[in-house]
Amino acid sequence: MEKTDAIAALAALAQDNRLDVFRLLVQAGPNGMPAGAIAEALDVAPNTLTFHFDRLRTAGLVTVRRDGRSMIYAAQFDTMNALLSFLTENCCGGTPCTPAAICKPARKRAKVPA
Amino acid sequence: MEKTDAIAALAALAQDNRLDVFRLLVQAGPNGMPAGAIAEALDVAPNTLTFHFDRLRTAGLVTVRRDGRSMIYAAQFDTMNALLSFLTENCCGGTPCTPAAICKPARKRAKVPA
DNA sequence: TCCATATTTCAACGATTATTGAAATGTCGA
DNA sequence: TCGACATTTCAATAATCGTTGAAATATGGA
Repeated sequence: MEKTDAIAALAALAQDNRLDVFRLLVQAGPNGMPAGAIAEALDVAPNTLTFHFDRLRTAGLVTVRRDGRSMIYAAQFDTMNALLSFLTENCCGGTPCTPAAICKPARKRAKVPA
Repeated sequence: MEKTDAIAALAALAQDNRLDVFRLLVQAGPNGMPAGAIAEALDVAPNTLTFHFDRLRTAGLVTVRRDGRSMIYAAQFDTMNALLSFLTENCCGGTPCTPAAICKPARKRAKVPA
């Protein structure tokens, strides 16, 4: 992950509503949640939420797909893991001191088994 | 770590100059570096740097001490590790799936051995 | 086709951010 | 005490951010 991407991801997470959205989506797992359900769960106006989804999406932290009238947002675990790797990259004097991939959805077995 | 603190830390790192400063300080290790040396290394105006140090310090990511005319800034590894823990906290459906502490200074042996 | 639902787009606003130049503060050595 | 050095403080500025209300778009069902 490039520094620019890391900054985008950090900035995307560095905001109350967006951090809530992302955490909710991480808990929701790969299937994601419709925008409306997120708006209701977090009590945020739908148009405000669209603004934040855009930021998260630009940062590569979430994806969208349409399902009927709903837009389903889902966390992008790969990007989150890339961010975590980036952040630990210059610890321990350059020697990697942590297992690489970290963040996986609950149950459901991730595509790439450890 | 509280959500508020996590947001402060994320926001502190989500900026070009500050991310550079922090990475530099991580590499410098617990002894830190004088403000002037950082300004020179990164080619940033000293007063601009003071502004960013403040943000990093408020977020608990760096500490300062005076040494003669110099101010020595040093990375606060504990906060960084707390942030990393916070970020992985709701992965894997709540089950911790990563070793807790992650970021340690190079050589020099950290205070708390694994 | 028409209406209701789900979400996005747009313009506007006040608040916060990052940077700059000039001036102030604190520390050291002569 | 004086002057040089290291850093901070302060005020000003342009740019970006987060939220809002109103209007637009897209989809599905009657």
